[in-house]
Amino acid sequence: MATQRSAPTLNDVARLAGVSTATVSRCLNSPDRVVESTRTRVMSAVRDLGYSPNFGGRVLAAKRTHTIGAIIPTMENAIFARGVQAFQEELRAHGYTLLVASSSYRADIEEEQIRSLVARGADGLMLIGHDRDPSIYRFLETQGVPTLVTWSHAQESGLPSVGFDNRKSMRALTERVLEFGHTRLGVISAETAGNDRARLRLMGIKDAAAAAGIAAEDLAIVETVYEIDAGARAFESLMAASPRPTAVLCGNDVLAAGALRQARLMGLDVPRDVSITGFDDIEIARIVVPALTTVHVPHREMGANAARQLVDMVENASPGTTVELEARICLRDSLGPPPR
Amino acid sequence: MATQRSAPTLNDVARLAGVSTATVSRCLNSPDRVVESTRTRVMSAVRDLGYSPNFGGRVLAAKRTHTIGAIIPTMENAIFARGVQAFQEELRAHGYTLLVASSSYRADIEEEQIRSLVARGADGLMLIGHDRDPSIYRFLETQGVPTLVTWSHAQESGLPSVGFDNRKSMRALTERVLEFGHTRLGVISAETAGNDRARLRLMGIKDAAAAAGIAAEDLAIVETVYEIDAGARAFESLMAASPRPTAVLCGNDVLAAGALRQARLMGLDVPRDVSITGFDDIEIARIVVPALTTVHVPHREMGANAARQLVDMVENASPGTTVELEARICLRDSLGPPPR
DNA sequence: ACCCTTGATGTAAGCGCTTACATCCTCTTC
DNA sequence: GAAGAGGATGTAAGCGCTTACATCAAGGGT
Repeated sequence: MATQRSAPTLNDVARLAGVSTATVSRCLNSPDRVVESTRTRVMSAVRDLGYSPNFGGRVLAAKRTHTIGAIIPTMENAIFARGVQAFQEELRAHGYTLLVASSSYRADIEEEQIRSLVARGADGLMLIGHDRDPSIYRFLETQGVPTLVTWSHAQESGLPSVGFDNRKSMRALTERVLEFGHTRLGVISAETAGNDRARLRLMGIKDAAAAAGIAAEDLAIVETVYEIDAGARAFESLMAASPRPTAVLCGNDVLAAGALRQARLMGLDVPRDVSITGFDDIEIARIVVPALTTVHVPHREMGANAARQLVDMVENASPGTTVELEARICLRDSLGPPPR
Repeated sequence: MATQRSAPTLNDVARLAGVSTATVSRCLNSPDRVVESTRTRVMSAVRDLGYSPNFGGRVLAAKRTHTIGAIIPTMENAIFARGVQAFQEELRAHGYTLLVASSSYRADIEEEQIRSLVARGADGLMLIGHDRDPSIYRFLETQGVPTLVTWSHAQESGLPSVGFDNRKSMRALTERVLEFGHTRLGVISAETAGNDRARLRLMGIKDAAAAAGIAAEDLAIVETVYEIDAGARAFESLMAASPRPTAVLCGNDVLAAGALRQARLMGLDVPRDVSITGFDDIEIARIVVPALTTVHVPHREMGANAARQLVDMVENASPGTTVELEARICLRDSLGPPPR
């Protein structure tokens, strides 16, 4: 056990500066309530000691942490990255720190993370999507932690949200695909259990298919995890059917990238032999060849807006408002007419 | 100001269960020191109240947060994602929670984040690279916060690190490029100020170039930010020279992806007209066309190893050991012989 | 000159929790 | 059946900080 000189406390600073702890505290929190001469003395004591306030003590006394927690399903790919980055930047501008945790798309881990973040004194929470056990919402309510949902839009939900309409957007994209004349569709969806975005997107596809009179057997659906290789495998299995789908709609860009890679591997030309679409419009969508037709999600706007919302909820005990942002279709080279 | 029923405390639970606060605390922290009948009574009180311990109080009293902080330069692209994910998973297995903050590659923000994480009671810290103001290291020392560096390997540094030799790896890659017969090289480097990884990689290139007798004017270097578009612009400017470089070495895969895209836009075939290489081997490297020759960084191994190290440092006051991992060259299609 | 205002600083009471120590009870054991 | 051991629980002292309130000094107005 190493002797670990324990960190200096408010008291140490006060002693060194020859003032009371209250004065030191004031110097740190509302400098203008302390006369200049004292302040400089205190501040130099702070520097000399390398003092940094103890979070526990501070939180305990002040009941505010100036910390916002966010739990995202994954950090492994860029789906949430841009939005979270914008979220953090905006929070920072308001004097808040963001703590990010990731749940690996698992409800149990997410719950654990929520409890952890709350226990850690997060002043507010940002969550992705609406799907979770009601007991969690009760818990958040009991704890009085303002919570905001993003990446999904739902008027009816108990929690305010800043998001877009996954179902409508996917339906719109599907309609564009159908306009090209496709009649046999393949779908690579993320796992829909506990993932409202995936479920809603899938519903959007079905909406459009139904409206266009596509028969059930002409709509092949594969559910898989959100990974490139999984997208590739799913694409392969879809293309094993006979007759093949002429267009494959993917639940997001990552899956689409996998599908695209697999298509090339199978010697299929996109979009001549088969069309492929994505969702999210992350960087990857413009890097793959051919560039991906996808749905553009306003990541940065969503993140920044969510941050402002949440800060307002925290500081003014506002209930928060639900905001719907527009996700627009992005036509690129991976979508074309079906082969004849 | 809404009336916010404040969260239940240990005291409330104790009262409801008809025991002392000490017993409740014991139920939560070392259940076996409490007899079963009491425990069930307490636990049901906990549930009824929706009690969750106050972090501040707990930390203040116990001096341990079971929290590790990590500060990464960016979340926007996948460079650090896989490593951080592995880091988090391993920490979780040891009962620790990871808090991630990102610094946008800015030293001042990083410092702020370090202070914030420390103030927040992080039991340990994971930082990327060695480059930072000595005052920060002094601060960490004063605070007694075990800190580990990753993504970079340096024996001499004060802090233990789990990483790989950026310079050696980049030199090795450059040598492979030179073996193909290239004599005019372009380099797209990240900004080297405050970024030892970028600087070391650049040195590796220069090492190899010098050893091969490449003249200074045959080594064109552009420094830019780590973004796809920046990579594209840098590539364009490199190719404006006459004579053109026949191979462009990029500081990482993101820049290389931008370069690749720009090459296609300019009607250049890779690798026939120009070779392009990256660094990091993130997912994108296998998705772009042609697949990128790059340096494979053992992201997951690095993350997991770092987590184990850090937990050991925290729990056993161990000084930590510096571990060098192997980063190996990954030859793919984007590298070929120079055009004749 | 005196009283009052005003602003700077000090005093001390918690915030919610953990934990060393004290206390109490229930079995053993002889 | 009394003494003692040992386990369950209670008591209370902080942990480091903020903040309401008390105190004090210095001007300003009369």
